[in-house]
Amino acid sequence: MILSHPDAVAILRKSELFASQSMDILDPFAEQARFHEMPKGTIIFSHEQSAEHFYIIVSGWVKLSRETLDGNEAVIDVLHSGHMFGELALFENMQYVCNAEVAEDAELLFLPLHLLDTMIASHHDFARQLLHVMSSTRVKRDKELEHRDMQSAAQRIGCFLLRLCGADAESPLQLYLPYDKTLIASRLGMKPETFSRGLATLRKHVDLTIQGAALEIKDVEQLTAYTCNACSFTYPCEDL
Amino acid sequence: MILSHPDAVAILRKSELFASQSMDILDPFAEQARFHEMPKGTIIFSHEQSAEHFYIIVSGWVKLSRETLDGNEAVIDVLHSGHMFGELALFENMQYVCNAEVAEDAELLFLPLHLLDTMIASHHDFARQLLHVMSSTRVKRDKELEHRDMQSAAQRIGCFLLRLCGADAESPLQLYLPYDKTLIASRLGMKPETFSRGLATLRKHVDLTIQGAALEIKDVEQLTAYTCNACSFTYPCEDL
DNA sequence: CGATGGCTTGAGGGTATTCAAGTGACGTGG
DNA sequence: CCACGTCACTTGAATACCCTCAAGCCATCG
Repeated sequence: MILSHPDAVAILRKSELFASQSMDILDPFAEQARFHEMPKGTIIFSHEQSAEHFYIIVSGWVKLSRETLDGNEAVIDVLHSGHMFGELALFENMQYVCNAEVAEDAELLFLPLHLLDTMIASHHDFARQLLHVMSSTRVKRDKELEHRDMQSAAQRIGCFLLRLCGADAESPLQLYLPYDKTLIASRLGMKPETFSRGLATLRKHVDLTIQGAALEIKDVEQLTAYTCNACSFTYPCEDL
Repeated sequence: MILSHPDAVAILRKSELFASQSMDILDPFAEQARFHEMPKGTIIFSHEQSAEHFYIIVSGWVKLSRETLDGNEAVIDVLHSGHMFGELALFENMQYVCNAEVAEDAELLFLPLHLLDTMIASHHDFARQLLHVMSSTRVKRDKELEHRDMQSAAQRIGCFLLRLCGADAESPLQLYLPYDKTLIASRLGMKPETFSRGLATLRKHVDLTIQGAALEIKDVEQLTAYTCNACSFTYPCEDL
């Protein structure tokens, strides 16, 4: 679906890559942007598939994953609005390096990779912004890697909840888990059963209640005390 | 120490970032490059320290790590010749995002971050090459993350050995572990004891011998069969 | 109503960790 | 030259944590 120019610009402005860019940059992207709604379960692209677009999430959630030779799935990340994905193909022979699937009903912006290519070649500040985004993602991955080593399952869940809260968290706090618990588990590198039990141990140490996807954290500070000691980053952790 | 211009250029040419760059790019960097030999154990920089340089490894090995609140160390990566580090500070408020320490006696090239900044602002192809390097590193981190979830300790060790071998591995193959086993263990996200035992189980499944740091792999293919099934990447894996 | 999928719970097993002891290589100082 | 301490590494025993397998619950949906 083709968006009106102002609509497309408005959406781009809400993404990490385009938020601070001038109209010189926004215009050509807005012009070529295509808007798609995709229901949960839709495969957006697959590993090693030849790539034409990169994507910006307007709403919903997208799972990035890879599959091992013996048939297991490793979840790399689960992204939401404002985030970009598929852009790495530009530097990897125009092939996607992972699978992308809609985890919760999503609205996506499709943007041509070749335009990304020409724009980084012609606008320094845009290239710099892309570098900035990629730098953030690398730091995020480093953090993730550290979590797997240093934090217990319950602590990783606590950390996930804290990042859901956002930086301005005030106790008490209600919120909803944004996607399936099974997927949260994979996202955190554990099995569904372990997630379920981890949540139980978390409840023993920290004052919180859960009913389905509804969650109430009575004391955010208590949660950070339990969770963040095993981490090298200081609370709050803005990114999911 | 100041290098002669040709020496500096020759070194830069061997790095991932500069290998394919023109003299327009190489000259200013070569001019401002400083060469330092640093013995094992030297702290190159620390987390949150204000940053002036980024670094290229000429020889030796460098450990990147972070420390958690409760005093544990998480090893992010261990790098060798041709690799670059410290460059993320440019996008993170001119502060280093991790610790860097010499893991084995190293020769380093110090290069000013501000020059990196001006060069990506003035040369598109250079900015693109930096993007390319950062893309590779991200894929590498994704792979690492997957390994922690999907591979056993013994398989991770096997994977490490295969990457040591390089792409042109022919059986049988002798090689030496490049740095302390304790550090290899941390690099692979396990304890020294687990590494030791993992090596033992690897010997049960695969035909190889170890004496101190000396290692002989009798059948590389046998090792890949044991190791690479739990991975989503296809052998050979070039990067360490 | 039965089927399905997401989630939970229990029992049992496996893998990695902790704690502890011991070996061997190396460097220092007597 | 040897005694000693240190450090890297190994090995054993006991434990903790997470995983697997299995059963069962509950809500949703055809």
